[in-house]
Amino acid sequence: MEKNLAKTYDPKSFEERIYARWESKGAFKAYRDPEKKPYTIVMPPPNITGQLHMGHALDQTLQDVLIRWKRMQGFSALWLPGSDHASIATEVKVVEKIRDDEGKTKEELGREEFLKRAWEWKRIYGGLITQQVRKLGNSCDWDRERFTMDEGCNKAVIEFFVRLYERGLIYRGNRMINWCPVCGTSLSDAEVEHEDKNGLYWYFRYPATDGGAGIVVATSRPETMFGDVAIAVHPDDERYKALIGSFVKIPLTEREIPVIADTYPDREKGTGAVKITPAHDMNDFEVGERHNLDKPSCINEDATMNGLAGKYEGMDRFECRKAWVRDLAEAGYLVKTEEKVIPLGGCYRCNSAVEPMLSEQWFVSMKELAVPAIEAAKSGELAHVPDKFEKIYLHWLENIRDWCISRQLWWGHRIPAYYCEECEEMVVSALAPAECSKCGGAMRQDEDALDTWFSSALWPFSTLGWPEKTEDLEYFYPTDVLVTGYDIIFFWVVRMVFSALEATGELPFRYVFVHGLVRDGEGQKMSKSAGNGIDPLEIIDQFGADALRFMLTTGISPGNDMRFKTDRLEASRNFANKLWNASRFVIMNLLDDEGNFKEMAPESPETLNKLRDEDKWIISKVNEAALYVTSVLDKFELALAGQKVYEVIWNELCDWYIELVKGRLYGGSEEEKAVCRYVLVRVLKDVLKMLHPFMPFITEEIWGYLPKEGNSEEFLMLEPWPEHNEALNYEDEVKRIEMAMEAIRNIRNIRAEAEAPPSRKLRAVIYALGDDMECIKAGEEHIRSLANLSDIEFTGDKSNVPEEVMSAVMSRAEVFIPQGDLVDYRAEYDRLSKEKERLSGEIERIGGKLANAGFIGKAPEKIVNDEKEKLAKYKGMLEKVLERLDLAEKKL
RNA sequence: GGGGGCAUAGCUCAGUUGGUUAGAGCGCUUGCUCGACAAGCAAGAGGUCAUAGGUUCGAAUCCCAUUGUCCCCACCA
Repeated sequence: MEKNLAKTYDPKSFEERIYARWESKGAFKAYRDPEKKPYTIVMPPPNITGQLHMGHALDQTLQDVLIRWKRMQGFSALWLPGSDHASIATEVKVVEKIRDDEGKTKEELGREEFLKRAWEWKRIYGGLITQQVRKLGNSCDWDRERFTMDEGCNKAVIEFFVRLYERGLIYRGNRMINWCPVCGTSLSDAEVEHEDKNGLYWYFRYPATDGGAGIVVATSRPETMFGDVAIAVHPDDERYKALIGSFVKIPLTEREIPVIADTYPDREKGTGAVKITPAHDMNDFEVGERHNLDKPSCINEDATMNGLAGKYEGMDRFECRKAWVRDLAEAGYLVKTEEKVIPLGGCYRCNSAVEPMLSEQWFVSMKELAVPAIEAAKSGELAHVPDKFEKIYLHWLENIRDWCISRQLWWGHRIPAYYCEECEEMVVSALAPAECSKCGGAMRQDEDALDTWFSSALWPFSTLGWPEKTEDLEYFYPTDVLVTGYDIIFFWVVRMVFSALEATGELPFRYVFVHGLVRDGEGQKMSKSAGNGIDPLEIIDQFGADALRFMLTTGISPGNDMRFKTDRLEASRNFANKLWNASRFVIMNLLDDEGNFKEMAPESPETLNKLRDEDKWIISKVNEAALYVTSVLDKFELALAGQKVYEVIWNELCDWYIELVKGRLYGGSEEEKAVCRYVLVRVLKDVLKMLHPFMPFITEEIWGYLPKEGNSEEFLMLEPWPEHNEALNYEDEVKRIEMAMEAIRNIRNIRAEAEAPPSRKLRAVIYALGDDMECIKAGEEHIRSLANLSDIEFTGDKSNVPEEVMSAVMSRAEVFIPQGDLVDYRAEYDRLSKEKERLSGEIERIGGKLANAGFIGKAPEKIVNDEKEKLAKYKGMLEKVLERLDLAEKKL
């Protein structure tokens, strides 16, 4: 193996190798270590039908940053991965496959054979996504990988169902549900997506049975008229008062229905009279209940019309609508039509129009379960980050309705209810009863499966062994944080919370860390149908997983959507490249010709004594960063943390420290070099650790090339997180280096302005007094080399400054470049004028503040003193600027 | 119908309990093959923080209103 890094940063050359090593050496494994505190995250399980998309990449990277950070902090960090069986999506795929391969329907195949095919499908394709997950660098404990339909999860689901049933919180009933005719199953309310669409109101006359004019009613769904059982009007509506109690006929049929009074109709809407179809409309159902009306259905489960529709029987609902409207219009019952925006419900899986239907289904009674879940958020025991999402969570729970959990599907957890073939007996039980306890008849299990989200809701504890009291459950549960997108708070977060409180008596997690959506470059939602999705695997191939991860976790604030922009990806890749090269520089200076490490000063008080200002400066900066990064990570401010590490590495380590240290490294004594090596390695190691959660691959790869101390772990990912140390804040040294930096910047500025080529060595005169002189003089060597000067003359006497000079005013000194041929008084004058403007403005602003009695009286003392100091500083600078300006003006 | 978010440089976005000369990346201008790096180095230009009020000694930050924009929820007369 080469002893130093390759010349160019090429993530493809090491990312897969490093992941394989981590995994094979068990670096991701979490142990129940009694000496450590647990830190647990369960991964939101991706669907086995899914392809890895940017949403996963974002969601999982956030989790991996947290897990890697906590692991380094010394927690026993468990990130539990898995996948979801995705009832509807998988069943649809398997049905299609059987149709294509064998030309059969699932019914022809039968339940048992179908499930065999489904498991086979899962075996072949279900692992794809977990392979893709590895490419992101995720440090999850694959030995604990779970599947929502594995044996343990199934046991948990059945157990939970039975418990809820026994508590009276699960019931079976004939109620209004959302029906997707294409998927052929019921849906929960959360699975229906509402969308406003352009549609029509048709106004039809329902003639009175006594030959009167009858009543005109508006509807957007004429095909449901066959299921009408009444016309409702508001009891106070003067227009219809007289008609209440009379009968009208459904046009073109012989069915007579009453006109009833109910407060439900809105007098402003339509004609103020509403047709009541209890089997196909939620509100109508309730009206029907209040008035004890029949609830006839006129639409079948496959969305065709049934016998009630007479000659339209067998027609599709939308075809029927067309024919029926045409016939009514021809017969003169159509009064008018009106264009209208109509909110339509669509299936969240297949997007087809959902039909509200009356159906026999299983429900979870929500009111009681919601109470503790609401309480947990209100008391602060459950915290949303950012907290604005708590409102969404609460609003949903406070308006919750019963949850329809049965699905007319085979792929899923089969409902543990058994019906006697002989009598009416029904039993809910974890174990299949051998026979009916009442009549001894044979028992038949309910045909339906449970909503996928019913099993997802148990994920934080079913995966740890519940309902058994396993050691894992004992140690790792409750989990610490749940990371997810705001789009599935309703589907998942809410349900996990009330399920966990009910099943385990504890919250499933302390924090809900919510992130936004990854949108495309134009801000559009990425979707398969729009074809604007960006494949994370392609991005990784092109830029490396580290660049993708860094891009996804920085430059955004929690909970907000982000646009996927290639330029930010490139910037992240460039940053990785920068770190790569800086590391190459460090390693290059550590190695001798044979590729062995040269002597390095040891970690000792003697070494500490040999540190120069710049060494202490960079150590202070890194130390300061450790404090900041840790504190913002504690607040889930990942972007701020990543940004800070970026700045330390690029703007402080690379831009300054490496440049400042080159003199000693190339021309210093062996002892000095050994000290430099010590500082470089120490600082590099610390920044690698801090960057590691964000960019695990490159940091681990570089780590492998660095010299290890005796007790070091094999992997960077298992090293301890850098601790802030108050003793490492070297204030005086920092001041001296920063003053040198200010001088260097000013001289470079003059150089650029005077158009002196960078290669030309200049002379400089620096004027300062007292402590300021001491301070700036300490940086002489740095100023000379980084500003490319031939020599510097320090003076405390302005009369020593030559007349033909370019000048710059610093806060505590002045620098002069006395090369006559470079002097451009016009430029000098313009720049100084600008500087004068700026300083005068500041002085005026601060002066105003300090003249304000309110400010002096009420602002904190520190703020007032800071302002006073600033004022003095600016005044001193302005004085010098005016002096130079005066000179420049005379020369013009 | 109800609720929420957002509005800061040409673009994409940070700005953590109110107090710095309001920042970054990209883009733009100018100059650089000096022994880590052109995926780079150096120096710059560019913002009345949507608008109008209010609170405060002090507002990009807190409150109210307006405008624009995006989203969520809601039983399709």
